[in-house]
Amino acid sequence: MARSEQPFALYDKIKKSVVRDIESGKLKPDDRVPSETQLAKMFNASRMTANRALKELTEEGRIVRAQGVGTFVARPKPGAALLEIKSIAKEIADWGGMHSSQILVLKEEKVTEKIAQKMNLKPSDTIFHSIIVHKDGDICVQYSERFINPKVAPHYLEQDFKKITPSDYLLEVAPVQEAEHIIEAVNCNREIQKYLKIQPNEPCLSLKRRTWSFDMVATHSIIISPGSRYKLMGKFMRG
Amino acid sequence: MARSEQPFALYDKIKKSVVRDIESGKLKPDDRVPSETQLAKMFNASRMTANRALKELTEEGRIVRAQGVGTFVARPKPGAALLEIKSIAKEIADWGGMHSSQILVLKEEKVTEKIAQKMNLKPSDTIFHSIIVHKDGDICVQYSERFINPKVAPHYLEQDFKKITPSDYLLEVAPVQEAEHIIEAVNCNREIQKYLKIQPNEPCLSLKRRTWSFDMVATHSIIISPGSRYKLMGKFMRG
DNA sequence: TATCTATACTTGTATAGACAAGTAGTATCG
DNA sequence: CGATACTACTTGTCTATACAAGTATAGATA
Repeated sequence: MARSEQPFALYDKIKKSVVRDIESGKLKPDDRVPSETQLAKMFNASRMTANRALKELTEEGRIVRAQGVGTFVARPKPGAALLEIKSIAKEIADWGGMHSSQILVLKEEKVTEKIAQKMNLKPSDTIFHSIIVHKDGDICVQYSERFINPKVAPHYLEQDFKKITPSDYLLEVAPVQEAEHIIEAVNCNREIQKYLKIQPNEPCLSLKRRTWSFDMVATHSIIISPGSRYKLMGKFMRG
Repeated sequence: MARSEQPFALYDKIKKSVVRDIESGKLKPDDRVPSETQLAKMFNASRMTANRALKELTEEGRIVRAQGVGTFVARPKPGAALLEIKSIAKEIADWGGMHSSQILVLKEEKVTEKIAQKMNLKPSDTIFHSIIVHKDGDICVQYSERFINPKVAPHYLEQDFKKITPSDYLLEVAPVQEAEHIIEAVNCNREIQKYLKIQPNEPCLSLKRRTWSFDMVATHSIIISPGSRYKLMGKFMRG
């Protein structure tokens, strides 16, 4: 039987065939993909080879598999890359926390109407509000503002944020179940300009997050200073 | 021999053992990891099982493998999130390509000194230069400028970019081996303002990429229009 | 009718063996 | 001494088989 003739791998042919069927519309979201056994027959391959193909497609997020049930075309994700923003967001947040920081606001207050709407609260409710400016030496790196539903983290205001970063603390007490991220370039208002010590019209990177934890919402807005030292950059190697 | 007793999988035990050795410092970056055959013996497993463990660790970026040579501990990456920017970059690039586009520049030209330095070329060399503005209906979504070493993709200028996106074409002819990404907020120059039909001082998201392919460099600069429809946003679910 | 059971499917894990293909070092030959 | 061939080792792919474990359905049973 066909052994390793290798230009190119059989498992890759199976993968590409399935992807082709998905992209051509022949297989639509939630449609059943041929089983390992069927694919193996179709391509004159062993089940292990079909298994490898489907396993990799699962990792790539194109299909979904359930033991005992079958393999199905994955529903298109709301921006595949967005999953990955999550960890970038965490990295940005953590990076701010690693340096010295100055706490500007750390108190409980009445919600404004705007905030109430965004966070699904009544106007009579109160929220925790924190503003922290993270510095790297004399340079202000980021401006970080949070609004947190007290029910999510009742002891948020009592924490010592020199010992634990806010994001680590919140992750600990309230697992994030759902999140929304917006990355954009902004001109920030005069107050933030003052805190970050930047000129008007200096464009800043803004990362806004809304996270859900058991139907309770928390918002986090990070404004990152311009300047070369704060660019998000790096290298990577591949095969 | 041990069959599927399954709490928990053997391949996972091998993975965790290797990770433990890396994290404890027993195995340092560039150190040799036991071969598949050795691991198989150590864990009373078959070579295929050890192979699966090492293959997954490769995908997770913890080890590096070379056919005929061996398996080695990967050097710590400069910012784990940066790997992930890669795919965001691709998503942004692809997303532009899905809509109608207007090609402004598509030609071979002499390199400027600045470019020559960045791309490791001599001032007498020529490069391919392309500027494409991607539109979504009447609205300009992104301004995409590339400088490509002709040796990387000799037929770049002859492509029909209505049939294949530039990034897909380049990926096909030249595998990216190394890349550098910079995401930042910028004010763009008057020319780009004109093409994107935006006001001065409207902050834009800039994504700059330098990619290496067999020591040859290509650069790609993407300027993303401001405006709510072009924000990078989304939701995700987690177990 | 409601519930259990057999069975026929699925995916998940694992094995033992095979050949292909790349690399590094050693031995040999001119 | 230098080029070549050989060998021992590595990873990459593939097969054929096996059993475990989850699910759905049809048929038998209470």
